[in-house]
Amino acid sequence: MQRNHSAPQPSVSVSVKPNKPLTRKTSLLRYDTSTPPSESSFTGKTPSVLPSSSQRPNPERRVVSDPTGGSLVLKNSTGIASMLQKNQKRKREAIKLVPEDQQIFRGLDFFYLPADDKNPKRKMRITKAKEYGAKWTTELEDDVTHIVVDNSLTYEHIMKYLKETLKVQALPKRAIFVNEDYPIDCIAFRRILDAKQDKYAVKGAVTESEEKPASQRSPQAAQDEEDISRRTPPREDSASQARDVEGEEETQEISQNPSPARNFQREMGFNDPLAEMIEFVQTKKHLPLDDEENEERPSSRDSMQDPGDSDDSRERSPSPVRKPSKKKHRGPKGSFNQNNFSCMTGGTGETTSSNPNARTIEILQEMGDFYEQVKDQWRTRAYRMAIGTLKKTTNKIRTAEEAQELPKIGKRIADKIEEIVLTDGLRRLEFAKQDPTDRVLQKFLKIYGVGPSQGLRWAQQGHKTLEDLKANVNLTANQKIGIAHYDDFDTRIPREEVTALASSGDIDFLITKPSTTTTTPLLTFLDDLVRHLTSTGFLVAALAVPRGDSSSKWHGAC
DNA sequence: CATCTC
DNA sequence: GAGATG
Repeated sequence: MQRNHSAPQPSVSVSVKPNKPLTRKTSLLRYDTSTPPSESSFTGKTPSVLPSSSQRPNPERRVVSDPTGGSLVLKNSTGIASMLQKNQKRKREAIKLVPEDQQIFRGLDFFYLPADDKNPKRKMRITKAKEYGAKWTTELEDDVTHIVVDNSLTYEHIMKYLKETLKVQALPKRAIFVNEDYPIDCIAFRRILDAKQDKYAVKGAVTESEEKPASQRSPQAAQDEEDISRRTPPREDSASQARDVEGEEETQEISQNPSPARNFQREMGFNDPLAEMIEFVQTKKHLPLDDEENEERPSSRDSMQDPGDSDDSRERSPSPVRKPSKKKHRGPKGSFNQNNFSCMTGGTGETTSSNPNARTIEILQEMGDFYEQVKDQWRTRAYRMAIGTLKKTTNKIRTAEEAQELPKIGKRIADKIEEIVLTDGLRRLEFAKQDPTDRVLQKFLKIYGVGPSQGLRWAQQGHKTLEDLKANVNLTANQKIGIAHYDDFDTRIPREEVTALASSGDIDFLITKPSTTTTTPLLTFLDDLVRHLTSTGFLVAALAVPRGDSSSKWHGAC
């Protein structure tokens, strides 16, 4: 019972990586409405597109919007409120829905801000979203899943408007703020993306550290925040950036991911620590639980700079200069870190698991492996080289443009990199995995005695099943046995002894005997043993008996 | 941009 | 697939 090609080497496959008992917090997003909203007024500037309640404290007073109204009406602040109050009586136009399997937004409820479709551009976006199955809601009801905010609006304006004009006291439970790019990107990739990515954050959301000092937070919340933020590159923000430049210490004052909902909650005057903590964790739950504590936390401007953010007044540090290494705060887990072992990293010595592009590399690697399997040496090489430069890159590559600047990375792979960052996957790879030829190849490769070369040849010849092979192909003796015992070999043998490592595809015996200087007696013993086991019916197939009838190695199956 | 080498 | 080439 030997299956060389599938037998893992325990010494290399063993993972000493201790699973960090990081428990994923609940994903429930709660807004505590038990605390009355604070009466504190806003001092921020009022956007032209949103009504200022200080100027118009009474929405009801406003005239009904003219259905044919143009931009003037909108700018005069009748747009949102009136649409909300009038519940949009206009007839819904027939939407040409995309094929059902492409309706990625089905079940989702989009609330747009401003909440009308008078802006042609927004109307187009709304229409598109509806084509992909979204429901467009003009009231901030509980079904709303996404609040899609025009990029021209800033967070401050939105909050002010929601609170003072609409008297909103709590957001829909499931709702999350996204900017107008989010639905577009989702459609582009035909899948729901992570709405909490920074590039979809509503502009102007303030950072956590600016909201209130850590000392005012509940200890638990602060603790959790600190813990999580260690592996959470903070989003860049003008204020926090300025502080970053002068103040070296960043451990306690990490600018946090903007959390519109959180800010909303705060600005509404809710300060319940538990809800706060839950909400905060909610903003982080999309982050991988992979233990990356050895990762040198990139400086904010390093990794989180958003090129798409065309914010006018704030300028960003152009050069991602890494701060000189400083002492890192270690969690309660202590200083042990498996990444400190050189054996945990590849042989090139050029990279570590702390590489911010690790996930990207991982997927590109799969692509490379795929092309290697289908014997596309040039693409294989191209991916290898691209991975090579990516491994040398210390800052996280997020966009295609960014990636294509790098050597050995052209447009094609650059686009793939962006897709990986955005979707945490690659459609091309998924397709490749489903590719009939590849699936057949995978099947054939599991046959004992069949390697990549033969397997690919058969697959390309159009053979699909093992039956095809038995009927149409000249099989070696081993291959016949391999097919005959296909399921046996394919079934892994779980053994408690090795459970911690993996499962084993085979079991190896090393037979020896004290006081032997020659292999001769052992060989005869092995021969006898095999002969006996075979006659007993325990061993059913001999697969490799290299040297005559008495060999030091014997491969077979039981 | 098609083609070719790597 | 990247990169050079005409």
